[in-house]
Amino acid sequence: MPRRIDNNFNAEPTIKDISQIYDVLTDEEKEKVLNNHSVKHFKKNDVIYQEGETPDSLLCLGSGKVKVYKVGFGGRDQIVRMANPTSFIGYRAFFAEGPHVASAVVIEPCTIFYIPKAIVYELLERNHQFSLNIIRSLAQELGFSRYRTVTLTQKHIRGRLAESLLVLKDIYGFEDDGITLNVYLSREDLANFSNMTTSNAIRTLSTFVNENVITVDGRIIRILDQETLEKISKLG
Amino acid sequence: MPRRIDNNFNAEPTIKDISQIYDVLTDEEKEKVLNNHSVKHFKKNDVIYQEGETPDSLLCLGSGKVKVYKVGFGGRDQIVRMANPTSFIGYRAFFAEGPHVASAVVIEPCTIFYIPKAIVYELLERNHQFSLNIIRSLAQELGFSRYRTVTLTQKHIRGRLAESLLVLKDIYGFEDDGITLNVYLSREDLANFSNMTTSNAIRTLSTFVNENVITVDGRIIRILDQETLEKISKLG
DNA sequence: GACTCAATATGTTATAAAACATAAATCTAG
DNA sequence: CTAGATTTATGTTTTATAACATATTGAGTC
Repeated sequence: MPRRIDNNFNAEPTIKDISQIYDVLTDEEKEKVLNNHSVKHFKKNDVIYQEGETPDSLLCLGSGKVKVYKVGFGGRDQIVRMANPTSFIGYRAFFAEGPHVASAVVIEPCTIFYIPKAIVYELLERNHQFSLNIIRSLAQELGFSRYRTVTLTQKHIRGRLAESLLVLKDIYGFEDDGITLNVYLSREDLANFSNMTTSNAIRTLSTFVNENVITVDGRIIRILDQETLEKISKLG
Repeated sequence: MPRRIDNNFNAEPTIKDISQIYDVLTDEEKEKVLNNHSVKHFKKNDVIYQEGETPDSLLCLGSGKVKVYKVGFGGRDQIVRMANPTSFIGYRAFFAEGPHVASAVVIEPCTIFYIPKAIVYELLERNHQFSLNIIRSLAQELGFSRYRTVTLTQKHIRGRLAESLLVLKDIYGFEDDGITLNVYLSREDLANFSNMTTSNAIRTLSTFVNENVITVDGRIIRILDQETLEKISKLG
């Protein structure tokens, strides 16, 4: 079967799928964005941007999964965000007009749209609905970040890992079976997302399995008992 | 001496001092804001807003100092922000159009300006420079929040406290003598800002004094050796 | 000026989680 | 298919920090 058709089958995204942009633009603005953006494809483990670089485009994740992490002090990384389609990537630095303070690496093959700075600022100037979308996104993410600060500093290991699994569920959802987490992270990534050592992520995951809260098959995690998981998350 | 004059001496702020707003508005917009805002005064320990409440105005801190904190799981609070004039207060929830996820309490007597939601959204619609200011503020605060998440989870007690003192210095600066921190927190607040128990804040502060890095006189903290403090902060 | 209550100080004990140490399993490349 | 590297697994030791226990000081009140 020719490759082209295969791609269409997989619903290769276009920038029109980025609803945060496309839903609020006028026809003229849509045309402008359409003619002035570029598309890049990334494969697993590719670096999308690195701490210190200064962005000159707004990036939109059309498809795939991305982890955003900060390098810590004892060499341990902290994953500060798991991004899903169709959201902006690295937009915090872009709008703060400063360098990235975290790095973005591909978890699952990505299609990313690049909109040049000049175009974005033109949109901000002309279309206040677009500005409002950006403001709302940033405000919500700041709320999430502060919430996470408290859980990552105050909850115990079990609570932190349980919460992380639930957060991943909220972001990426389940497979069709309704129990399999639709994201496949290494134990190390899971640890870096939950502020713990890899050993402790492995160990704690095992205890969850023994308690029949989840099943683990390599990187495939199934949530058997979401209620208990939520209880563990709440108790700290 | 009549009270009025005293007040003028203390440079009672007006909404014109909020540069993030006033610098970018047209004369007409300034007039509108001037005629449609209210002013409230708060004294020490007053609650400005609480977790769960939904804001219907944008709050600007004209003068005073405010702590913003989230109630943690083991009863321990986490201070997520120390606000200084002339910045917005509780604007994250306002722009996320949801409830506050933290509470704001007065550290030093405050003058706060309230701008009704309708007026703010009118400004957002008409004045894209104002929108840009909001976007930049949120983006910068998100960067700070993520940075703090990593330090609060990964640095050791000494590093966390050292960093907190330096952050307080950056926010509030020094007194005229160039070494006295221009903010006077209880040991408990200092602990809640640095993710540690009050006991450990007291203890660690004492060791800093013994090491001639700072002096402590009640709540008055003087930084004697900023370089060493930065070193302690960096090492974790 | 004695009396309360809250804040500060400091020593001791308990514990959660990191660090360390292997080992088994899985993946990758030649 | 084998060798090496990476990831996963699990047991043991160490340590940072919370929890606990009292003092001590200071600030406000009657």
